[in-house]
Amino acid sequence: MKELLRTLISKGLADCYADGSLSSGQFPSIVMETPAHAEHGDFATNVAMLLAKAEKKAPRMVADTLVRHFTDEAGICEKVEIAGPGFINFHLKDAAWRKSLLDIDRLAGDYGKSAVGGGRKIQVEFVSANPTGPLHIGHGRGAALGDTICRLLAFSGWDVTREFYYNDAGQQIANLALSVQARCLGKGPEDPSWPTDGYQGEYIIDVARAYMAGEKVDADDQHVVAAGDPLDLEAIRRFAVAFLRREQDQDLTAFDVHFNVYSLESDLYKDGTVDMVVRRLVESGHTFEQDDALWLRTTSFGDDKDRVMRKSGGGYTYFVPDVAYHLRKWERGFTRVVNEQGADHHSTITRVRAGLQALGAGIPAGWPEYVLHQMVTVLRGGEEVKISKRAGSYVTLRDLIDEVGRDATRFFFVMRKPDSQLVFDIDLAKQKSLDNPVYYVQYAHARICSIFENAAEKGFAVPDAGSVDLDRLTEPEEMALIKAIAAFPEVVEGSAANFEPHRVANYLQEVAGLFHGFYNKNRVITEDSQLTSARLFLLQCVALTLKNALTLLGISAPEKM
RNA sequence: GCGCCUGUGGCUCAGUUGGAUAGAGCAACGGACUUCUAAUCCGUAGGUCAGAGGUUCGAAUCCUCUCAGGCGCGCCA
Repeated sequence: MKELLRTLISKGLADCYADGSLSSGQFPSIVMETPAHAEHGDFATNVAMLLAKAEKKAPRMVADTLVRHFTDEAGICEKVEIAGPGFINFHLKDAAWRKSLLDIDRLAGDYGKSAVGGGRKIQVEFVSANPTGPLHIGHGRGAALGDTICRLLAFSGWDVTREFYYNDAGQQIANLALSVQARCLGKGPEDPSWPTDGYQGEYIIDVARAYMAGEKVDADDQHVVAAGDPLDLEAIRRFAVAFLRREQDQDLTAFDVHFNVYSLESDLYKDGTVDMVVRRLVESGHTFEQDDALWLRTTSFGDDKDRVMRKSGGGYTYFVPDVAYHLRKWERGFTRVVNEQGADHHSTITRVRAGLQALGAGIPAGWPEYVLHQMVTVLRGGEEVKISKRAGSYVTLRDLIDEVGRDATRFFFVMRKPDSQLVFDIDLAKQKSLDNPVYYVQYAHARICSIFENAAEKGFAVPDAGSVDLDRLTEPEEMALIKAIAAFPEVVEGSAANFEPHRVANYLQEVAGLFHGFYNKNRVITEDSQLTSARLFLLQCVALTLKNALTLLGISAPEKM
């Protein structure tokens, strides 16, 4: 609808230039927006105001010329008027809006899908937690955001690869192996020989016990049988990594989050990618030696200080494999890559991009793209839960799913824009009350299903598109619902383009609210069978819009509650 | 000190990428169940959009500065 008006207006603009009534020859991109106030119509555009300066005419004059050259080919406009400083407001016929229900009904599960991605490849890397412990609440936010972004992109016609990258070889993993080994030998954190920076969490004991028992572990692409030898540190390392990866996978599966590809940092060393990248960086002339270390002149690419690549004691800093990994992503054909991470890792962005630029591989300066989410704080019983990873005292994703439920957890995580800090009030999320938006939205869907069931008992079925008389839908609540669900594709588009899942969450609350309002004022099942049919048809469209939107968030659309 | 993010009714947050009179929910107050789920709805009240400048037809939105909070600033990841 919006698109149609946009083409009609630009056609009219072309006509204005053709007959000389306008002369600047400019074609500004036409913004068609939904006005905040109903009296301003269904859609409005500001082109006249944008053209006014170039035309050296008053905006309202330009608008007048445009309106006179506007032809409503599809016959959808009730009236077109000029208002305010020079807006052109379009009031659409109710009949035109009603007809949009036919498209919604026809598309059903595909309603809201688009082809903007054109089947092009895009990769989304998210979670990417190191296998040193269970996933915590911050990973949960990343998982919910990343997964929803993937769903949005896939729905928008992108060929999405979901990727998880983890460090299975660095210093942190060495500490992990030492911690597990200490537990194998029956030591605790209070023991004088407990490793410095060791992981103290209880879960380490579980890993040690499984290792000593010779258990077998399957996780992503790893299959490891415990050697059971407490002196074999390398065997312990491999087992611990696989064990904790499996734990994470189980949590992610419970959260309905799945990946296509797992990438290991160790592979980048094994297959020579890291060495190759270092060699190419040295050849690029952007490196220098100082204090026995090798540095990359990242300040040439916008960093505030240069960064060490190879430490004086040997070994690379973490950002070197990061650059290597991203070079591989580029070579794998991903001209678009999105990395979803916690904002505490913000500083890596400049470094990774600087490294890629220094390689001179023809990678655009703004590649890859990033979605950073701010910190999550947890409230339980009105008190903030302090987290300490080393001491093992923190709220895990698993705790949340078990306690709050998957649907509510996912909704809470994507409800706010990634840029804002999130206070996760566990008590609130658990409540089955008005405070809890998840139930509000799901209840709307369940309520509609309940109406269908009731209608069936009374002999009313949802009619098919051919036999319904949509002109019976005339109530303001009905029109408001129709307009709201007709906007769904635009919401998906904006949400996907900006990597902002919260837009879908807000939209759901809006549609649910309109439905509840309609429900309380109007009866669906009445003596008037034509009206009943029309309303059932409308509600079917509302229900499937709710369901499609909920599915994008990875949340169920229950038929009963 | 430097970089990034945030600052919108008492609380939690939206705000269609610069549009018209800034919107929801919670909390407060007053109403609506012999009716398809009251896990709902309707109404009332509540605002110097942190502050000051600037950009223009027009700013919560863009620029500069100030203030407040969070995160980061390692030859850790």
